[in-house]
Amino acid sequence: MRYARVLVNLPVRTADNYFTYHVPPKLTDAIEFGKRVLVELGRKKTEGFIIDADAPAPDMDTKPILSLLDRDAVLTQDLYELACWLAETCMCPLSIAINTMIPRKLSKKSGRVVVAQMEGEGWSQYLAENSVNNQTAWLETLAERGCMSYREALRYVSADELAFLQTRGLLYISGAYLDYRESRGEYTYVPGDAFNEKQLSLLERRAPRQAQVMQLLLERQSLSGKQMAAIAPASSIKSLLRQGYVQRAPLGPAWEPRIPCLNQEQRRVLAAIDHALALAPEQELLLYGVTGSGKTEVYIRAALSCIERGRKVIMLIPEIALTRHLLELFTDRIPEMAVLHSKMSPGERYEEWKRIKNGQVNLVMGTRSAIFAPLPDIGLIIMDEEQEYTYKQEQQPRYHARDVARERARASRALLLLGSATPAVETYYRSECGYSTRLDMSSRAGDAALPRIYIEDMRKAVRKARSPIVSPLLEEKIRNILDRKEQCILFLNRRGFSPYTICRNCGHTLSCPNCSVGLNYHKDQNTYLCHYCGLNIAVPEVCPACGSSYMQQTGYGTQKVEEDIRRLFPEAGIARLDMDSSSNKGAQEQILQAMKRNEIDILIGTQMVAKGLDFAGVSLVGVLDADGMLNLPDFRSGERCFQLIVQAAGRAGRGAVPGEVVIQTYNPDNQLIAVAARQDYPQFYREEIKWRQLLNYPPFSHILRIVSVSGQESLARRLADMVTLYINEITDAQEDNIIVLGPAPCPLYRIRNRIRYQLIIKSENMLLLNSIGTNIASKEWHKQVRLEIDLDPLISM
DNA sequence: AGCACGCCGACT
DNA sequence: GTCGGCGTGCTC
Repeated sequence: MRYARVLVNLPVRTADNYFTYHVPPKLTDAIEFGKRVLVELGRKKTEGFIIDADAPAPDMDTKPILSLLDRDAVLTQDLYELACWLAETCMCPLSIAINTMIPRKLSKKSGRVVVAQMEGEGWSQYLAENSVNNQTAWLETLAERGCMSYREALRYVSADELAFLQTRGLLYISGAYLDYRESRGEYTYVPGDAFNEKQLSLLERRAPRQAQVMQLLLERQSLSGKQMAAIAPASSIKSLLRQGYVQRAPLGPAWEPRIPCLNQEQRRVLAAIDHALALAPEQELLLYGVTGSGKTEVYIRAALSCIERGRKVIMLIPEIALTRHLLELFTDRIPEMAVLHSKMSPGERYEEWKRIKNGQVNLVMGTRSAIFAPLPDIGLIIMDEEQEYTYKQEQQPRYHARDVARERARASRALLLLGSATPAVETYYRSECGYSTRLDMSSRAGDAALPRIYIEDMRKAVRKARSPIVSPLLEEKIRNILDRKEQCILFLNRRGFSPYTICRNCGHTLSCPNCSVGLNYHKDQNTYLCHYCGLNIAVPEVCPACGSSYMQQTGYGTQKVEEDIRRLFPEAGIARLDMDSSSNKGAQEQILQAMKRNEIDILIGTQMVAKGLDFAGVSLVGVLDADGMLNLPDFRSGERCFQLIVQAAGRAGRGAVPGEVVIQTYNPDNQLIAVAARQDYPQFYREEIKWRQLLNYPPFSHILRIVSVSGQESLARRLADMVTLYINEITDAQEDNIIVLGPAPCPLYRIRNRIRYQLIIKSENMLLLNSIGTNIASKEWHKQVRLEIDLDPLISM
């Protein structure tokens, strides 16, 4: 008898969930590492992964493997090992780690498939027993095709019959992983005869995503099936085909991408990357290049170089929203690439996943979870804008894609290339220590010069200003660019109209009843919104505390900026880009397209506009409230402020016109703002690393953060106390050299009516922190309290 | 997660 | 004497 070790999907964090089952004879050939099987555990049927297809016989009775759920393995050996690593470092159950790696379509039972299993005795016996009828005829077809969707099967046989046939072992039904069979993309798309400019504007209103596709198609005249699939959801393509707006054509003349020339710096850096790829891929490179220095071209060529050497590439990007141009550049130049991101439907995601797994893909581009792509033989992992906080997952497993990338690169002997204009302090520190090699690009590509920066002292400026938001200097600069028909971006990291509403009679502040934050007035909807729980309440007529009607809105967000700017510059084309103005993706893209076509003079926005936008016409950037980002209760707030200012300033002067940047602040003497204004990252780093060492913050220590969350205040607090006592029990603060801070209420004390207390443990010894965390995670505490355990958190709110 | 086993309080 | 509370621990 053969035995198999099976990893069972239990959400238990304690022991390992491996069990040994015996393999029934009819399955012996099919049992392989990484396939999923159905087994009985206790008296419940559960899904499990085969981890050892030929395990030693255990000294106890075994149950059989009931059936096989996949024809091909879902998990590969290296992904399994990565999952084990992830579960360990994130202190989470292995099942959660594995489920983040495989498409939801597989883990959930949607999209069921009927798979033929008609070999051997069972089949011949069945044929002997049954005369030829509907059922046998259908089974023959199934045997020929191998598999068929559950839905299609129901057209021929009933659900009961299917269930019966499954018990006879002639077929199995599951959310199975099957080999990829269709071949797509053997044709190109061209604009259809039925399409003209008039419909484009119509389409823009009705179906903005389709409009985007048409716009690009008109620009290019032809797009390959793969490019199309990368930029548009299948539903849009279908609809466009139906309307005759696009047509499929046999592989036509391919779009010839424009291949930029390299400057000397780019050539030098590429030579170094090439050298590493050829001779010593097992290392880490930090590509430190100022904004506009042409990192993208370096990524593309590095990727091509790796692919030429026969190995594959993962390219990580912070978010998909504003990176469409990056996507286009890559799809133009990289043969066989796949895209993975969170906005894709489970089905689209699964299709891409299958292509990747079957080795049909050379490069996977995607957001943080793309680091788990089932790509074999990875030779290069690129991480663009490696300092971005979107790389950190804030739910279990609380991983940072950079750490996973490092581990994956190590395991597959790949080169890790981190790129940034403002690297995370930890990353730059690694290069200073020699753990990674830094490649510098300090000049802008083309002839673009670095922008000229003005720091405006708002304490003085507001007295003379016509607006509390825009200083006279900024107003004058905006007038100038309007006269010269150039463009301008105004950046404020606060959406809504007004962030505080205070009663002038009693001093009461309007705050969210579920969260311990103020309510933001949103003028467009004329309501108050909570930015944490999404609560939406009508504008109260009187103060809820004292009944007075003197409620005053203070402070400003992007909406108020827009209003003020419209008042100051009524003749200008003005648009606002933030989560409210572009809740649907099409609207966002429309604004960006209008910006590209020079129809917008002044673009106002939050973070979104500070990152990654590249408009040649922008010659002025205004950072409206540089201080707003500075005083958050987090040791990284200075770093984040620096990064945002530099990024925002980097939007200016990307074309032929030299750029100007106005930074408005109430702290003009603040060193950080001065350094950010000079875009002097090395100086910022020198100052930052000094005090981090002094106060023993990362990278000189690690932080374990434990948050106790409960609907009941007393429970949350009590459990935080208990955890603290427990830590004191199992460690010796003196001897182990750890510092336990707290427990204390979180800076965000209440979110969605859950009370939060936190506990911070600092130590240089990451393994110790990990073992403390694992210990706490594996203990049963209280059913009504959730413990969030995060090693090296990015934010501690 | 389920579902057993198991050791203490209020009942026909 | 039993019926049932849900605490602890096991499931190949």
